[in-house]
Amino acid sequence: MTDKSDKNRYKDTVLLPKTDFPMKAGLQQREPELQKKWAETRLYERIRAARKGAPAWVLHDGPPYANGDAHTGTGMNKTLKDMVVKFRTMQGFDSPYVPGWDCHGLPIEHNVLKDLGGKKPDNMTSVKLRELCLDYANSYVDKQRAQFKTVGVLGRWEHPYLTTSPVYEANVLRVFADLFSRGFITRAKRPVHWSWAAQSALAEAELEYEDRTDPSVFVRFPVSSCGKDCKFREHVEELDNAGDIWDTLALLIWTTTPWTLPANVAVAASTDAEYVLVAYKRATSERLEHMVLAGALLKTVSEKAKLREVRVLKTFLGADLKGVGYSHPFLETACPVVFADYVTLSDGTGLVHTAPGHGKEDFETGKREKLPVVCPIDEAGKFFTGERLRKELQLAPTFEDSRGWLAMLEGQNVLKANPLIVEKLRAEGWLLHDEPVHHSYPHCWRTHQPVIFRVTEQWFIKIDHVDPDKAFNPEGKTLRQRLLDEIARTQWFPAWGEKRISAMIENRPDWCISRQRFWGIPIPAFADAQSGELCVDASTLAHVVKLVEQHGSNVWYDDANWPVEKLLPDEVRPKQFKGRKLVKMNDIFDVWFESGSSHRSVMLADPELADKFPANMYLEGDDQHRGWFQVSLILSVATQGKSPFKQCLTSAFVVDENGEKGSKSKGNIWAIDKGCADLGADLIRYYFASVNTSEPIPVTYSLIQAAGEGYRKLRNTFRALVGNLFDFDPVKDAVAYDRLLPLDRWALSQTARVISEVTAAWERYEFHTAMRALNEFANVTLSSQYIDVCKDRLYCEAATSLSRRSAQTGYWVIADVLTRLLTPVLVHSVEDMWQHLPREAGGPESPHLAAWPKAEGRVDAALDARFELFFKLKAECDRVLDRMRKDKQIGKGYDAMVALAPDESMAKQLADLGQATALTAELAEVLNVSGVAIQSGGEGFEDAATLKGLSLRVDVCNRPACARCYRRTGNVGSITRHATLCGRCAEVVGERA
RNA sequence: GCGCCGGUAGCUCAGCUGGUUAGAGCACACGCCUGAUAAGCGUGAGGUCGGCGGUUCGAGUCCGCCCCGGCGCACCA
Repeated sequence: MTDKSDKNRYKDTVLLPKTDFPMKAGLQQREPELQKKWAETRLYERIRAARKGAPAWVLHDGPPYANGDAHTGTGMNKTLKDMVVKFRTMQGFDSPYVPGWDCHGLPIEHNVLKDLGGKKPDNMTSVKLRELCLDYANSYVDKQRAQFKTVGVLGRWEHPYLTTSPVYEANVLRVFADLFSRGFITRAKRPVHWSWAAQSALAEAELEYEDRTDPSVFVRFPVSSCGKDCKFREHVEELDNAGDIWDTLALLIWTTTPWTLPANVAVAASTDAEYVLVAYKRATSERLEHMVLAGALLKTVSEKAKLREVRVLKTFLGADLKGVGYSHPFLETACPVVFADYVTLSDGTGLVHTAPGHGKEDFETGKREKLPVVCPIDEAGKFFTGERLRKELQLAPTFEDSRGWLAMLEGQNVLKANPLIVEKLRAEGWLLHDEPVHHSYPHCWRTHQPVIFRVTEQWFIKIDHVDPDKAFNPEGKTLRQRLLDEIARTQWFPAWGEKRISAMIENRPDWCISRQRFWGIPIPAFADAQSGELCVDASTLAHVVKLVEQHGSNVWYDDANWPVEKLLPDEVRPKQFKGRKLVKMNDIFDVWFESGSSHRSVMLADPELADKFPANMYLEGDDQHRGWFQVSLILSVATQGKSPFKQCLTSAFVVDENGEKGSKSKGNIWAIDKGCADLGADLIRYYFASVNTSEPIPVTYSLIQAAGEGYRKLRNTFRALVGNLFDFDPVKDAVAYDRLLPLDRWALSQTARVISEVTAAWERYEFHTAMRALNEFANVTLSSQYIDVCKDRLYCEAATSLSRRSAQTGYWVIADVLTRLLTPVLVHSVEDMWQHLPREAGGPESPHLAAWPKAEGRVDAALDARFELFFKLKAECDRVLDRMRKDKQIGKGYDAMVALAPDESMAKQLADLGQATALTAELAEVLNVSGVAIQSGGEGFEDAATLKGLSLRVDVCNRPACARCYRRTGNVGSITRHATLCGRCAEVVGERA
């Protein structure tokens, strides 16, 4: 009988792996099928039911904006949330996931208006416009919902929260009412960031700094008066040609916003800085002129303006300028020099153009110095016209626009006015120098147009207000301090988030919560039609809240059905307003106020969540430190007395392969459902779980495809495990832990270590650390070590032998653990893995209903050390074997045998690990060779490279190979019936062949 | 300008409180197996650990300065 025919003869007696679990996942096809099944079998609801009564763990969803596609960034965010929820669910918590959408706001209104030709048609009612906006928002809710589902995110998709629902709106108003009654709300005239393009005030979080180029101008403001006791007067009078000096004397100011010059009402100087009175000639003129500026800046200015014959006539302190007045260079109004501590000598001239209508600091200075507030700019960023402009500029009645300044400015957009003003200043000789300056400047986050500062009357939340309610605020702290206290009590992941948001809270100004748009929740305030007096109190607010809860916020805009008299009948009005004609005020809430109220509208109002406030976690991109986290914190601490979340997890932004932020216009961002269709949701999820999300995350098809290697390795490792369980029924065949072979117990010990490591990483939300551990486990511990060594036992030992059942028990436990540890990430693949896993009857039908594995005290340090040594030996042996393979001496490991020569210490170490015969047999198995002998060394031995006290020799094994197991054990043919088999195989085969 | 984070093999990253010859995966090269097979196993090459200086018996690890990248704050007039 030839070897070949023997091979055929015994082939069927070898227990080769067998499984239907496909090597190729076919995710693109399989995932939609599974999602359909989840929906049909109501998997989410079943999970909820299974956890009913368990301790709650709530991740409260931050609402994405209902506009555009769900792209990689939002997709990643939802994936991370889903992973956390599934992890907590498997840990046994009741972890509902209620998704929501942010449906109001400018971007939606903007897009709707765009379709209407850029602005609301005159014949269209506000109600109609709002209807269009609602339709628009709802259509994107539907679209994004479908997109998020393709990523495999489970949740209460059929009942999400929407910021447009009447209940949500009413609770936003309740937050406002609470703030109002606690004294946090004020309506005041202050300078705010104003987007003229969006025609609305903007909050800090709605600004983006972008680079732009502006004109930097140095302008002469002619000195026109000087008080009697003015020191500066004395300085000038001491000079010879005082008369000439007065005639040509100016204060030199600097600005990069020439359009604010018409609103100039003062020049601010520093009291302590040194100023100089200078004589000079301009580059192109022989006329001698005089000016005042900070001494430290004279050199720079002279050089820039190319001044000639510059002479310092006098040096004095800024304080000496007290009492100096100037005439506005083109409005001819009389203005003073004032002092401010923010005047620095780093740029400009040390004399600061001050326009309280257009700057925060200027406004404060103006308030202190009782300066007029001039703001001649309308909502659209254009100069007022006609009488309104003259009035706002507070011009003298006698002022005649003979030089044409007003005519030039009227109706002009501020940015377009810049060059006009510069040119006219130049033409009239006021301009000493100009040059373009590149700087970053705040822009409107939606329109990307530069914003301006504009004084308007707005609603604010006072961040430094002290809530007098002792129950809430026993120590009488400011809201700002209470926010900082709550931040310190919250767990931040990564930890630096705490510093970041603390710094923001420490520095932030009061929050301007009013916007002048249509698409939002109205600020429910009334005013007397005649006097403008505000009509708001607890009673009016409560009344409107009720109406909004019943009918939605459209009641505010539906003048036909809800005239003021009906909206606010006399019985709910404060006494002094009964019977008076009132008007509804037109402001709406900043959308951040809405989303920031979700703790109230959702966590405290949704029947499923109401008893679970505060949420365990908020999880968003790290830009939300200044966005949702901050506004949620402010509103919750002010009205509930505590933070709405216990943990706050952030991820960095999605970028492309060049590290650039994703944006639709760049085309480096794609809809998440398309990615899932092309690549597979599990692969995308695997990628998100594998990267460090605390640093910018590159997301491209090629990177995700490259991550497929890791995914496939996990999949194939699992496949190898279950392939060997085709005849294994855990109920009947599982071997008790104590009877398992050492290698199998070692594998379980390693598994227990991985469970601990992975669990710890998940508890820190370091998903990539967990995935790394799992990959290494699959690649090294399982694939290269455990599975490789177990092959002979599983394929060749008798089917029901202890040694084979022992290995199968190990495989079964590990396959089960692997599936569970991967469940939060590979939500689809694990369903198929679960189906191929032998399971006890009556257990969970889906891994999503299963429990997170526990390490269960199976770590065995002695076994770990034993096999660590064995595998080191294997590495030594492999090195030699490889050399012999390259020399064509051997092929497989069974063609060789190994002789080990330990020194005294190593010999003792080995002796401790087992009796010689058993030990060498075990080593032969681990090393995958035909035999191992322990000798005293001699010719042909070489020292091990990484093990001290050991030398080894590998020899070609010439003994015949067993036709069935390929091993050259030396007892082939010992049983006549099976002349080509080794003793073990002959016994196993017995009468069967 | 201030602050935070990062700079380790071609790529993606591990390297805890300083301690033998700096690790893993991918990719690459070479080889084995053909009984995990559009798989599996092995071996190998590849690193002045951003630069300079310091502390120390010893520094990828601690300190200082500098360079590069990212982010945040502020850039005001």
